[in-house]
Order: sequence, then structure tokens, then C-alpha cells
Amino acid sequence: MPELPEVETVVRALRPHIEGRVLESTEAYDPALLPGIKPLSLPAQVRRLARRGKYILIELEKGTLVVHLRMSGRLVWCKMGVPEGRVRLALRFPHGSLQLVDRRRLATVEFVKKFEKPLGPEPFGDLSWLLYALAKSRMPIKAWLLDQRKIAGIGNIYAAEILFRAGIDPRRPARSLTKGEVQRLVKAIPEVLEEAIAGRGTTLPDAEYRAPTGELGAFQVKLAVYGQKVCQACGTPIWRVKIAGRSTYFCPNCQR
DNA sequence: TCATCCCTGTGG
DNA sequence: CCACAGGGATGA
Repeated sequence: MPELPEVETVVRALRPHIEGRVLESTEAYDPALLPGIKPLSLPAQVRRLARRGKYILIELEKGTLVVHLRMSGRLVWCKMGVPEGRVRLALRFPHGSLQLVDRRRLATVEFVKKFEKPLGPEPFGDLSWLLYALAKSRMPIKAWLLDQRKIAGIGNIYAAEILFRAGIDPRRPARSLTKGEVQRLVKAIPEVLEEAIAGRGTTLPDAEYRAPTGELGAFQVKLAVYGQKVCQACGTPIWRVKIAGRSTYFCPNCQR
């Protein structure tokens, strides 16, 4: 469920609660998470809370607790008591606990000495490298943007929004993009993601995304194509196709 | 590069 | 009953 903007929102909201504080104990309610947290030695101070792609990095003294929320995971900060929903893991601090709530049980947690994942660059800063990278791939551009090894953090919603902003048909092979189209993409990627972060992410009508203190996202009202019936720009009916097994929304008029 | 699987719940 | 849901790892 959460893509980069949602994960970034979670990290920013959580940071003042746990950075510098001492993690005292953990309690796994889902046995599937036990192997991942076994190597964790406690108590340990939280040095830093960070994000890389869609991963949440809780950097401790002797390693990093790596959390991925996948489709339905949420991190909830609780001063006391328990949150609603299926709690899979609790991280206990003296002043409260951080709980992983996850309806579909797809979220992952693991403690590692060093964070190492095959992730592409962050989708910010100078993205001119896209010109060379895209020229090498026959993948549909939408599938390419979703591939975390190529560029980190973009998911199904924002891939659709980015391609709409750039005016590019998601089915186009990556290497078929003209220089001008890649330039539009280079501009659209950080623009869309930064606007979504400013809106504190997207909370869809039936979805459970919210920040750790319960705050809902606000970017859903700005979605141009994802989940839409007609194009917000030209009124043309939005097309929905499958690319790389995922629902893909686009405007056949605005995106060529 | 693609289908399949993981897991659970909801809605048609 | 089946399709679908914002994630990614895996093996063909």
C-alpha cells in the first residue's frame, strides 16, 4: 500500500517519537516475524530513523531494523494500549510502543548489520541518468518505473500519476521514449513525489493508510488518473489495462 | 521479462 | 465462485 511518499510521511511523523530513545524490548504476535528479529540485542538506542526506497530503517547501535510495509502494513505509535487491527509486532520504548499492524500479513521486519538491498537510485536530484538507462530497456515504461532495482520508491499509484504528468503512454517501451519525453519524465518524477509528500500521502476511500499518529493523507484529491473514470484534464474516459500484472490507469488522449 | 506466489479481506 | 487490492521475491 504505501509508496515512497507514504513511507516518507511515516518516517517524518515517527522521528520525534523514537529517534534517540532506547528500544527496550520487542513482542512478536506473528511467529513469522521471529527469525527476522532474533539477532536483535536489546536494549539499544535508536541512532536515526531513515528511509531508502520504500524501506523504513530504524538504525540501532549494532545494526538496523529494516521494516517494509508491503501492501497493508502500518506503523502505529501508541503511548499506551493497543491500536485497532491485527498487531503483528510491538517495539517497546519507555514512553510508548511502536506497533506493526498488518491485515494481510505481508509486511516484513529484519535486523541486519548493514542495510543492503538491490535498489536503484532515489527518485530525486539530478535524474538525467534516466536518458541512458531507459535507452537500454524494452520493458513498458510503467513496468520500468515500478522496478525497484532501476529506480527506488515508485509504486502503482505514482507511476500512473507520473506518466500522466509527463504525457506518456504507460505501454510504450522504455527505449522508445524521445529525448524530450525523457526530459518530461525527469521533471515529473520528483514533482509528483514531492507534491504527494507535501500532501502527506494518498489515503484511498477503502484503504488503511495513515501516519503513525492517525493522520490521513490528502493527496488522493489530486490524483489525475489513478482510480479515475474520466480524465481530470480533458474529460476523456480513462483506460484501465494490465501492465506487469498491475492495474494501470491512463488517459489515451493526454498520454501518447 | 513474465507469471506465480505470498496472505487476507472485500465486493461483484 | 472469482477478481482485485498501494508490495516484492522467485524461478522459468
